[in-house]
Amino acid sequence: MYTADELLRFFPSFDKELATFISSIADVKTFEEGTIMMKTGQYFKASMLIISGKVKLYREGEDGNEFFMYFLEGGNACALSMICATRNQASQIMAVAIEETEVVMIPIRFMDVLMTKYKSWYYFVLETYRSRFEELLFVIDNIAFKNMDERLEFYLKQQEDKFGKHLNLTHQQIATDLNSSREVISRLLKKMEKHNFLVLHRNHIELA
Amino acid sequence: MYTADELLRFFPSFDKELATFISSIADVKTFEEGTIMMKTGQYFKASMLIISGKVKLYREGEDGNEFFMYFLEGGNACALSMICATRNQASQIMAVAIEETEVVMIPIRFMDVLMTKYKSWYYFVLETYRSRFEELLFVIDNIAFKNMDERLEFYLKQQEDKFGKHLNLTHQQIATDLNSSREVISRLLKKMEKHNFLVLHRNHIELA
DNA sequence: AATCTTGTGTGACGGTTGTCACGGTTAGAA
DNA sequence: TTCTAACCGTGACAACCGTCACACAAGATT
Repeated sequence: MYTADELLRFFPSFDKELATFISSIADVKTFEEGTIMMKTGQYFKASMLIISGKVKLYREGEDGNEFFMYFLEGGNACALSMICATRNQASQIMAVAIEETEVVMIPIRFMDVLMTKYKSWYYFVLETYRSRFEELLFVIDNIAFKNMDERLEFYLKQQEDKFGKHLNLTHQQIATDLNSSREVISRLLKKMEKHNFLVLHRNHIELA
Repeated sequence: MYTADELLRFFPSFDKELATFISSIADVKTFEEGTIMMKTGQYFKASMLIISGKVKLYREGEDGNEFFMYFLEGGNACALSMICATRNQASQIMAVAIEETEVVMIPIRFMDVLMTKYKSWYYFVLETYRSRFEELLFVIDNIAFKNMDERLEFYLKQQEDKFGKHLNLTHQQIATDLNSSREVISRLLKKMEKHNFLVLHRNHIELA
């Protein structure tokens, strides 16, 4: 487990006693690249704080579709795990580690103590919820008001923020994330290439 | 202002001292039917608890489109107002009173005291956020995975839950809520009428 | 080198939805 | 009553997107 000081570097909004407490009760768990960290319908046994790595959060449709919503990375926490854990509710989303990801696991039996005794925990939870909520609103903007080409553009920008200008993605992966089809994405990407927004390679997109 | 006991009837999860405190510091405000209670971009001056009436929450698109997300009614609170108020952030959604709506306004300067001193307030905030979050997920399901006819069906069910089988809605209002067009909604409604799911009248839909 | 697997490019087609045009109907105002 | 504004019905058409079919290319495997 990390020391209180190390935790504070990852989560600067924690106060000292909170970090010390968490350090004393939590475990660290590592998820390999590609692991499903949380399935839809699964129950939380712990609240998760992400130390390093990257996680993709999906909403699953009834017929096995997936729809990408947002990323989590170091310093973030899974909003749902913090509240659903307390109320013993099932997860409504799927989380996949897309890099090796290190996570601090706080067993749910400590949630109540954390909430009531540590003010900075409580603010952290609120802020986490607020920012995820905001991200969901942007997701809604995209699918409610925008066409595929604009959504694709937004998607590529998101990826660029996290990974830079060289994206190791296949057209099929993008199509899945946007709940579209490979052909549509291929066509739109080709159009964007013609407009010099990017260069296409096999398994790889180079943003201009 | 309401007495502590009255507040407790509307918000049974509050504990006695919390209700007493709120009763001593908050104001009641009434919004007429049709009033915009909160505009996108406006800053919160108070956190709002809804006593009675019904409120519709919209997301606004760049080009003036609206998109209906969910209802609030008596016993609910505006999730955004509770957290954005604390952090002095602008609202990201629009709220419209669709009936005369009575609201308890808690000035933001009390947010911190409420959070730290009253445990039941803090749980109430979390639960409010959690349930709004969940509703947003359902919204995403609808627009990401479903066609207009299924979305319309879901929309009518939502309305039925709040208003019963007689809905005073024009096709244009529905189209606006779903960010579609009047003609499309008219066609789909007509089809549903043929399948005996409902009966159409002017300004009024009768669900079977 | 031959084969296989996976990823990409592209035309054709159809379904859904948005838009335009226009006519009819209802309720209320003049 | 007559007029007007709002609401509703419907056909025609186009844009967007999902699907099918198939060809080709780049690596990996044998």
